Amino acid sequence: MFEEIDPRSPTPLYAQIAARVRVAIAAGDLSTGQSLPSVRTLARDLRVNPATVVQAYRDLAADGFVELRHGQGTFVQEVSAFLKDEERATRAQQMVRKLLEDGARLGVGAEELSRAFNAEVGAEISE
Amino acid sequence: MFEEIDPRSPTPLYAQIAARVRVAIAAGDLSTGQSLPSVRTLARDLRVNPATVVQAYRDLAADGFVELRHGQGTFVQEVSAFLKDEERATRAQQMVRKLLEDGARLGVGAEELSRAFNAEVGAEISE
DNA sequence: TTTACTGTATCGGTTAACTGGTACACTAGT
DNA sequence: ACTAGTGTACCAGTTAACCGATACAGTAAA
Repeated sequence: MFEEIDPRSPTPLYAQIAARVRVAIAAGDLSTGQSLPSVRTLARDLRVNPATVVQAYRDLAADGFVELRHGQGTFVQEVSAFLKDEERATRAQQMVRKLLEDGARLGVGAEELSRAFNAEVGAEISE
Repeated sequence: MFEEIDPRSPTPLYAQIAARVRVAIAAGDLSTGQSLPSVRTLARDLRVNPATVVQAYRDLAADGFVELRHGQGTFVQEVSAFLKDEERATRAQQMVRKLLEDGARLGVGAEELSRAFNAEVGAEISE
């Protein structure tokens, strides 16, 4: 499950690890309440420093995917249920900013994105 | 036009400069064939090193927004050749759909995204 | 309490990104 | 040619990200 990790990749090791866990959760390979490998165990398996695994886990915790319990382990969170309003708002802001940023990079302006957004959302909400 | 640039921002100076030019082109403030400020001129205006401006311009050139001509200057490229209107609309739709998809996967609903979107767009226009 | 696990905290070394300084090379007009 | 503008190329200092090593601290069961 955590086999393919590339030290030479431009994306940091901790980001690669965190991404693995995210897709595992999304795919259902990891369900709510289930414990993840300990930082040392996973570090040994991946030939990586424990601190690197910690950084990955903290990233996941910041996004609300997992919870780190001192002395017990790291456990998968109920994603949508445990998210607080503030966190969701913050994440929405981050996602939208990235959207606008990517759009600007490709020459797609805010107006076009706004039209597309309203078209998509309007279709879903009006139903 | 290139006034507001923040050295303390986590986003690099060259990225900020490139972003300014992108939005200027998207907004029509810069039209095809028009010349941009020279690297030294803009560097002096922004209190920045010429190499930083060069990096921004090279980024834009890599994306097809501008063309650097040795000894002559930097000029805005034909935008429509880069992305036609239809393509931009399609692109916008794809990006928005991906946004909604990612949001749903992370537990962020369309309403929250809509609020964040309007907030961001409103903030950018005032800028 | 002891033991064996768990996450936490902090320090260093390495690396790459970022930015500035400076010299080089091309172009157009004089 | 010369000059004054342009972009180009290269090197150095600073900063921050990244990652490893190691010691600290909480938890649970024997």
